[in-house]
Order: sequence, then structure tokens, then C-alpha cells
Amino acid sequence: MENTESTRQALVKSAVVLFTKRGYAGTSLDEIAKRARVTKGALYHHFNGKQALFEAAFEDVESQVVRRLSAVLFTTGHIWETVQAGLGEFLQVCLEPSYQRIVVHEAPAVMGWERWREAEERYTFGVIREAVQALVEAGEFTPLPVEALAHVVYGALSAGASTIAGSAQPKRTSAEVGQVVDAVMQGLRVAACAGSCGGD
Amino acid sequence: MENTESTRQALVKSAVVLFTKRGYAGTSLDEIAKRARVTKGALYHHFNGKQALFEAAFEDVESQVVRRLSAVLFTTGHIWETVQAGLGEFLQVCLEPSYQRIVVHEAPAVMGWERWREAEERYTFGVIREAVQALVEAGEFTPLPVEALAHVVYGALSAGASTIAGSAQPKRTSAEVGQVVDAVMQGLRVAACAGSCGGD
DNA sequence: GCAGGGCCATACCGCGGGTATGTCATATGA
DNA sequence: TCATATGACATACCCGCGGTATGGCCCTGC
Repeated sequence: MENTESTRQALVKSAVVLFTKRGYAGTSLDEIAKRARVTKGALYHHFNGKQALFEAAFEDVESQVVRRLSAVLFTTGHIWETVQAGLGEFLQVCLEPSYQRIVVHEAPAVMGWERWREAEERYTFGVIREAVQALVEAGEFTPLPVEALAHVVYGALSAGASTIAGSAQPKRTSAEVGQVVDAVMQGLRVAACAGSCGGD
Repeated sequence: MENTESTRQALVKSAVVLFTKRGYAGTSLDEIAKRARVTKGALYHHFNGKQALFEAAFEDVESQVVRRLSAVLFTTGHIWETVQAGLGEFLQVCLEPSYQRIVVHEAPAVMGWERWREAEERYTFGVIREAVQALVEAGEFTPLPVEALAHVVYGALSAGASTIAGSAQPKRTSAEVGQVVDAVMQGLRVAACAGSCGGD
């Protein structure tokens, strides 16, 4: 019966909650199974192991994030302002504890850097890369290698978001990070500027 | 006798090597002890547990990195070019497997984000923050909140370095990342520019 | 109506982090 | 000089937890 899919979902949701709260190493499979009202047997029927379950939780979080970002980005209007809205949304996303802990902080260690990277390619980073590429092709950004630029931008945004999340005054820090991100974006906006103003 | 310090050092060095090669979860304490030619008893005599040993390894790597960066940064000359040299050195540092894996990828998950952050404050991030602050105070950078700016810059650099390290063509990627980082730095350089060139 | 397979529970194994205890050297002091 | 103490390890053991093996239940198809 289709009870199987609900069981799978229950396990994934349980994993997301517990991994977020206690981290990967600090969460036992028995806990996850118990919270999903099943046993480890069911867990190992649906997943190949702890890592596989973590990746399922990872993808669950990521797919929701992509939906949120897509809703903001795939809209008509001037591309620059669209991306600005996307930036705001991404910073919001980064404040979600699940995204913070599972995707940003633990996934590289748990899944391994290489695998984490190729997974990200299909989710949030992929979205950001498309946005960066669109900006470059529209002539809004200085012509730089898109791949490298996207990674640097992604790193900058993640770090900024983590700073907000770890701050004692999130409101104030959030405003400051927003200010900095805006400045970076503006700084990347026009190539001619570097030649006329910044020439050494 | 002072044999005790050499034992401690042997354990730390052994931990650095194995954590770099197999990761935190993939390395057993018996392995580490064996490589240091002692037993787990000695390990637990010098450290409170696996986490404590990891942090010692972390600090071992970090202190070396800080020395390398300081050697480049604490020098006379125009601050802008000094920082440029520091950037190059930092990108080199990020290519070291130990720094990559232990400090950047695993430490946030193993030590916990908050603890990782306050540790970084005393090491590499602290150095970068000082450099950023110097640039702002010297009027080279646009006046932005130093703390937030430093975090964003640090995130951008780390991501860029990780991209290089994970690339199939490190040479080419390294050049591209360098190009992007330069562009970001130039973009942050002069405030007046945004007003005259990028006004909406 | 029974053979097979998906879905899940129960029982068990072994690795590895952590602890408890033992041993030996040197240091201290009466 | 010998008893006591302390630091620097080694040895032996415990147990939590990831992983596996096995068994039972229910549905489906022939």
C-alpha cells in the first residue's frame, strides 16, 4: 500500500528535526526511528544507512529552499531588482536552523566535500549560479568567469548568513550584512568603474 | 621528564595527518595512538577525549597558518599591496589539505559552529579581520561595518579556495578565482565610485 | 491457496569511544 | 633509606550505536 511513502516521509522529517537539533553524530538511528514511530528495521528497509538518510534529509531541506528561491527569482521585471529580491530571500533562508546546520555546516563533513558540492549544484548553488550567469549575460555584472564568481558569491552569502544566525543582535547584524552584500554587488556591477576610479 | 611534551606533540601530529586523510569520524583513536607509538591510555592522559584532540590538531594547523600570514602582512609598504600579497598567501594556505579539511570543512561540524567561530577569531579569521579593519581605517575600503565585512570576505575567500581545491584543473580555476577576488576587492575599494558610476 | 515479495519488527554482532585500574618511574620527605 | 606521592603511561573492560541477519505479516498474482 502507499503507507510506505508516508513512512519514508516520517523518517525523513524526523531526521531533519533531530539532525538540526543535535547534529549528525549526536543523533542515533534509534532516536530517529522512534520519533517516526517505527523501528530501525523500517529505517534500513527504506535507506541504505545513516549517510543515505542524512542525504535524504539534506535533499528535503534543499528542495524546499529551491522552491522558495524560484518563486522569487522566476518572475518578470528588471533582472537586477529580481536578483536583489532573491538575495534577501536567500539571507532569510540561511536563518532557518535546518538549512544552517544540515546544509551549510554538517553536509560538507558528513557527505564529503566533493559529493556535497555536486549535490549543491542541483539545488541552491545551482540557482545562484543561474542568477549570476544571467547578470553577467545581461551586462549587469563585470564579465568574469561565471563558475568562480558564483562560488565566491555563494561563499560570501553563506558566511554572511551564518554571521547573522550566530549573532547576539540578529536584527542589527542582519542590517550590517545586508549593507555589505549590497556594497559587494554594487562593486561588481560595472566594469568601467575599476578602470576610471581604481586604477593604480 | 620533558618526554611528555614530545608525546603530546606526536599525538597531535598524528591526529593532524589522520584527520586530514580519513576525516574525523573515519579515524579511530587507536589508529592515532598507534601512529604516535603509544596507546589510548597515553592519549587519554593528555587529552579529555576525541574532541579535545581534534581541537588540539585544529590549533596546531591554525597557528602555522597565522605565522605564514603574519609574515606576509606584518611588513612595511603600501597597505593595499600588502593586503594583496596576503590574499595570495591565504589562497595558497587554503590549498593545504589539512587546512581545507580540518579547519574549513570538518571543524564547524565537529566543534560546533559557535565554538568554531570563536576559535577562528583567535586565528585566521582574526588576521583577516585586522586586515579589513586596516583597509577601512586607511580609507582604502568603503566605510562598512568591519565585523560583517570581514565575515563576508572570509566566506568569499574560503569558498574560492575550496573551489580551487576541488577543481579538476586547479591552475585554471586558481587564475579564475584570483580574477574574481581581485574584482571584488576593487569593487569594494572606492565608495565614490558607486555614486558616480552605479547610480540607479 | 500458496508462493513470492514488499514492509517492517526483533535479535544479535562488532567497532570504537570512553573508563577503571594497574604498573613503573621519578620525586619528596622524614 | 625507605615510604609515600605523583605523573606518565599500558591493559582490560564496558556499552552505545551503526549495521546485519532473520523472521513474521499482509497483499498480489497465478
